[in-house]
Amino acid sequence: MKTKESKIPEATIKRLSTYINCLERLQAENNPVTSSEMLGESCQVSPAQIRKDLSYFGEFGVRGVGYDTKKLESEIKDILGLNHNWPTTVVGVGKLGQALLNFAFFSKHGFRIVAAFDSDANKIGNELTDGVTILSTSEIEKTVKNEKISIGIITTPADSAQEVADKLVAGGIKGILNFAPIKVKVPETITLRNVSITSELDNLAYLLTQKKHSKSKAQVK
Amino acid sequence: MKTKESKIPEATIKRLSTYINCLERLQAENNPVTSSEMLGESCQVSPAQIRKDLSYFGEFGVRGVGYDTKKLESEIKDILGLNHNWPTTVVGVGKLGQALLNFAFFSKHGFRIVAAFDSDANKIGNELTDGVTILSTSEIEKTVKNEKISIGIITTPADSAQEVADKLVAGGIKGILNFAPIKVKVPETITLRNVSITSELDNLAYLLTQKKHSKSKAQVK
DNA sequence: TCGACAATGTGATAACTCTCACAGCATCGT
DNA sequence: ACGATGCTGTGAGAGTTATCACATTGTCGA
Repeated sequence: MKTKESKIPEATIKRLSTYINCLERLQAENNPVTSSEMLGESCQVSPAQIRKDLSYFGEFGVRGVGYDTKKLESEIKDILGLNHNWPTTVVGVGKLGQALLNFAFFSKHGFRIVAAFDSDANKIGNELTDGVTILSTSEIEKTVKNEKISIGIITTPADSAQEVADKLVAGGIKGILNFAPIKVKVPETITLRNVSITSELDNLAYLLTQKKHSKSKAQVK
Repeated sequence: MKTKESKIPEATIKRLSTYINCLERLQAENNPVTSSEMLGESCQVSPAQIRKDLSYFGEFGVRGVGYDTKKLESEIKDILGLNHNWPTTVVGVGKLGQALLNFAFFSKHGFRIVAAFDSDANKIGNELTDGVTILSTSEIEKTVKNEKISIGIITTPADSAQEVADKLVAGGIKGILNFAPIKVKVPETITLRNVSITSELDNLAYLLTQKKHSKSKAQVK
């Protein structure tokens, strides 16, 4: 039951997130209970891996039976801290920013969008569907401070990403998720994740090139 | 010089993609030559890691001097297969699909958008900026076959992703990049990558939660 | 031409992550 | 009430990835 603070693999955290999705689907398909095998089938992870991942945080199943899908989902959300209420902002309301803002995902995972910023004068003042108004990027610091925003999502072009990050930090942000194709730098006290959407495509190109050159080669992972 | 086919880490490929970005930036900042240390600083990877990554594919630097930024960028693109011309399609022209289609990234990395599909009657027939017309998803199989499309990017909602993947496969697609929040299944012969944008946010929430609970804890990675 | 220098390339080692096999424990049928 | 069943939880070991330290080699100045 005790949380082994020791050493939780990064990859485990990533998978926990996908388990949530799969558990939701299993519930929608009328499975009040599942097994590590069924869940593994659903999210393409080995059963042993799932059990190991969960074991880092405690015991959530019943031996001989399996896991309560609804309860396990909730437990994982607890682990990831998704039952918090994270005041969140999106900076850069371009297509990608809008895509994110449209996701039902946010509210389901505990992220509450309390502000959005853009540098485009045509967008400033526009209201998002959920009643949030787009503000000028010059108001980032002030707003982050006043609204006690803890998470900032950067979806600007590369050349303004660092500048935006600096403003978020100045306002006292806790964590930053950066989608701009440049690795921004922030003080050590800030939790940062740089996400590169495009590297996935490069990766795919590589895999295809490999396959072309060695016809017999099996698929990676 | 020979390509050691043996065992190249997945993570290495991911980093190669980021090296391209950093090398472009270094060039823009008037650095015709760089070192593993400078490049490492730029993309936040240890110098040793960079050298190791490159060593899997050959020798690209000059001892005592460093790397030619322009040449190295080109070499890495060769390695990843980005100097090919990959006929590519995007299925699902929602906000995320549009965000991807807008990226200058595609042409720079050898991906040529030759078709786009959507199921929304209001979108079908609309022309994208680059002269590609949005087609009905019912035409996927035929179009993939006729245009010899090798890469399919899925940016539909979760509930149609599998169906779309099946159609792409039926048309003879080579690789699929899936952004829908569900792991689609395809035959082994197809190269597949499932990307979960939202899991990055979950990950951030976890890191923040950790930090909250153990104030003294250092930042992960 | 040659020696000092600087940054690469790489074998050895350490750290990390996954897989396997089975012990442990609820449940269910008799 | 109790043994057979089945799926979890986990230690041990295999496999993978990153780090380190230094030998290697091209460059430049004298």
